Amino acid sequence: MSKPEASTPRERYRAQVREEIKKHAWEQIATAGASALSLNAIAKRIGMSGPALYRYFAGRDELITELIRDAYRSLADTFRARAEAGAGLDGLAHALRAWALDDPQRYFLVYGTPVPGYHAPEDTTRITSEIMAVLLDACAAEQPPAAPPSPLETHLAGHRDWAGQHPAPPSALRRALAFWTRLHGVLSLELAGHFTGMGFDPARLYTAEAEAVAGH
Amino acid sequence: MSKPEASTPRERYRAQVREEIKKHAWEQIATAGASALSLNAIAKRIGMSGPALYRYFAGRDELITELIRDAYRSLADTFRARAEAGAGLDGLAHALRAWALDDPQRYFLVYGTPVPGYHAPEDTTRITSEIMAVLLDACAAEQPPAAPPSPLETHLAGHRDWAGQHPAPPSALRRALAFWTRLHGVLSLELAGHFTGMGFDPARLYTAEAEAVAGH
DNA sequence: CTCATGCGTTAGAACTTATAACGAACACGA
DNA sequence: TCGTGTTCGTTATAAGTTCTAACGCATGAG
Repeated sequence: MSKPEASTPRERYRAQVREEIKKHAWEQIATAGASALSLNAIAKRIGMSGPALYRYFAGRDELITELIRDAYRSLADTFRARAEAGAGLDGLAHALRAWALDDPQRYFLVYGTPVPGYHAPEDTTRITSEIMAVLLDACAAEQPPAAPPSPLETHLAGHRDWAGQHPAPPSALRRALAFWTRLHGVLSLELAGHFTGMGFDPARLYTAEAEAVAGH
Repeated sequence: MSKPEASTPRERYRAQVREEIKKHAWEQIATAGASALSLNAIAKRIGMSGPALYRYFAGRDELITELIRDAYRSLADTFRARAEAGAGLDGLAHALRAWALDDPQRYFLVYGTPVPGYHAPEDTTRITSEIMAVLLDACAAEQPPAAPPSPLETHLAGHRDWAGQHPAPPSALRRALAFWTRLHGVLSLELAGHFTGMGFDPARLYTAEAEAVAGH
């Protein structure tokens, strides 16, 4: 799924088993959530008993961390692929929703409830800025007519660490953030089930937000 | 915290112990998250051993369900109190943020990652419509100038189960939903730590969204 | 062919939730 | 005031979990 470049047969076998472990982990997470992930259950399903998994992952936390990393990568890849296919902000918005609906628990692994003690590994922030770079590209490409900068935009102009070296103007920074927060707002509420029984169609609400944020 | 109306001394003692259990549960959740909540640890802290807690809660799930119920109630109460104090949409928006920041894990208990199998108890939906009623009141009171209805608004006009018997016009329904989704968008990302290290001030972003959604 | 490294096993410690069975304390009716 | 039945807290136990330790076997490198 990620590293087919194996030199020795030992490493090749090792990578293969790691992938099988992660495959079963994803199945388990999809049906029962990340909190119910059990190393023992995975081991039994694979056919080896209990502590053997510790040869491949230092523990439950490292396995989950690896899954989080893969989830980030997955989102970044679909995002970038979609952008390279010529998609604009609207296309990215619907790619985000499709990615989330494809596996809600994967979405929650990245954007759901954080464990207070847990600190995300360094490279996830790198992947995040990769995603933001794609988003900023799209925002800078579809510039709305110039307007006097809002107080928020002047604030963002002075605090643009997250944008890295990207040459996007403050208005694009603001649009990228609005894109992110407004779409996640609809998405997280929908996936958490807070719209069930309300009657309306969440997809329509999402589409409306996507259009609004893509600059009608 | 909820039912001081105890007739017999037995029931009074029982309610008291239940509250103490919940108190320790909240402390534990605040520091380690809901997934790390341990009945055993609570029992030891209270001074009684293990299985005694099962006299008061049928199990871990029932305790957490009770905490979720209390969290809903807490939000509905602060929301309604704030509205009765004369707050408009902007006031409600900042009440929501204050409530969330006051105890992030309580926020996540309600709006965070759902467990796939879990079904919320019936009365939480009643509390939700209570919150929505307050929100719809505020939206209907601060009506923006009339405009041609968007496709989403006509859809909402025909699917307004969640609004109950509230006489809010479609434009108010749309505003209430935008209020909800846009503010939760900023809030959930902020509380989950996705803005840390980005440089800007989440409070400013939230305020900007609140102003936008309250009708600038 | 030798031998160190890696892999999978079982055993066990320290946890967890949850049930069962027992004894004691308590409130209430006679 | 005196039974008496309900309730409470206890210990014991079962069935899970993560994770470490120690032991053999197989594999691949030299």
